[in-house]
Amino acid sequence: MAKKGTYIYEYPHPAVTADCVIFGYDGKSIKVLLIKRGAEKEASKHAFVGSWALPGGFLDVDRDRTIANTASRELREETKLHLRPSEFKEVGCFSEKNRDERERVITIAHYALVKLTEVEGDTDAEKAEWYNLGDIPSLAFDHDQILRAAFMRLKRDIHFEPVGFELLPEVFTLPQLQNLYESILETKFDRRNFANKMKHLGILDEVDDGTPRNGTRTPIKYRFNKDNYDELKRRGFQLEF
Amino acid sequence: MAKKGTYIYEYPHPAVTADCVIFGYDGKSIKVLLIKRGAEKEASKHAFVGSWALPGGFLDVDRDRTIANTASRELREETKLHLRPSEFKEVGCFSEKNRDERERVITIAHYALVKLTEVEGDTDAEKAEWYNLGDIPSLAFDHDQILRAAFMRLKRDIHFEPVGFELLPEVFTLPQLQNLYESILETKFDRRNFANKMKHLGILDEVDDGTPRNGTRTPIKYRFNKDNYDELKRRGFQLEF
DNA sequence: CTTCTTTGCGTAACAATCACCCAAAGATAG
DNA sequence: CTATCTTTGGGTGATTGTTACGCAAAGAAG
Repeated sequence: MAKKGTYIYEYPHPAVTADCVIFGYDGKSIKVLLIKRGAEKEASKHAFVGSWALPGGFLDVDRDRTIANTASRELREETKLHLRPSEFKEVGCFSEKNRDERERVITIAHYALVKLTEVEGDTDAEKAEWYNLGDIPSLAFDHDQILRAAFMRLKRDIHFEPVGFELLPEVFTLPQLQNLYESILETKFDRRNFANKMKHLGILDEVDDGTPRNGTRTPIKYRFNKDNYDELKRRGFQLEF
Repeated sequence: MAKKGTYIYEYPHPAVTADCVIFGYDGKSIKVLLIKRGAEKEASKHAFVGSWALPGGFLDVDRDRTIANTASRELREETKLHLRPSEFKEVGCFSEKNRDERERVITIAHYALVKLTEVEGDTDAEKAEWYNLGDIPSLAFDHDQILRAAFMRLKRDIHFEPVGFELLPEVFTLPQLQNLYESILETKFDRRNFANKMKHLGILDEVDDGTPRNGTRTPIKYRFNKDNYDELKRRGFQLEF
């Protein structure tokens, strides 16, 4: 953070923050990473001490090249989770005049997707915790509004990008993928139609990991074909459900 | 604008602006409203004096309830065009550290659609001018990048919302609507298929304005059915092309 | 050992999309 | 004035995609 001191402007300036909605998936339901506010040094200065909030913090005017860098840096500092700035997707600007009572603060909300299997234990359990999307506590500031907006955005984006890529482990099964889609879109699909649609996209590679598929009861394992996906994304595509 | 004076903060704050990409349609091609920088009082303080730029300006920390209000106010002040804050759609945040050499400035880009037929003469011709999208001069700051992003966003949004609503006059013909879609999506469609698709959506009402349609050469006139459109939007829909 | 569940594969009915033809009449050119 | 071109609307059949199912195999449960 830039040095504390005295900074003078001819006109009033707002403070600018980046907030992060980090989505994960545990095979059952969508989860969001939250932090407990106030345990840090400047607690007295912070509003909503003790309540849950989205990870995030102030733009470092001197150091952060873009606001996505702010998101990346603050997430790392607050939860020990490392995500590149390019892994964040912008949700939007929240700028209501009274959203922070201390001073005028506008925030740029971001979301990102992580594989829960790969970050387990990475996060600082003292301060950060994964919550089920259906079971979110009351959040600081307008963070529940931001969370809703981010999820809406994810729901839209899923039609244009294979989010399974980022939320599932490297190797996964079709039922897993379907469950993920159903969790995000909050609907149910027909097993067979879903499988057909996915296979038809051509971005799934069958994985033969040696385990003999004794019965059809054991689902086939797949991994994403990144090349085909990139090609598909370049041409533009729509998934309809 | 808030009074000029001395404003002190413990940490450096960025300046925050809202920029507006205003799209219009003249029956032939998509147009964008630009302003000539520097004719105003504080010209000496302004960078890019004399060059073209998107309308926009600084968030008034004391008066603007949201950043959309900034967009609305600045557009009015600079071009005399009145648009409600809710008529702006957010494109995104542009925050590169060196995008303004004078101080750290981040901007929230917005776009809006207007009926050219209804705003003709409304704009201040001294400072503002409509440019063909294919014929944009070099712009101040990163405004050409912002313009491209806004157009990309419009191109995406057209699949989910009938933009004709906002760009065409109240009463219009199918060829006009098709031409608009072709201008935005930069493709050509088959006349009959386009007509079928549009009619099938159920948001077009035939208008009988008395003029006898002597031949089929005279296109049928339509207006949008706002009720059906709202209903459609509520249920969610996709237009595929 | 019987029944239920889960998985994969397949298919017939329905709907949507695409690439065309046709007729009517204004516009244009001689 | 007439022949030709252009623009509009109303169609239609082939292809493609979507949807709602049935079926068999085999683990899981009782």
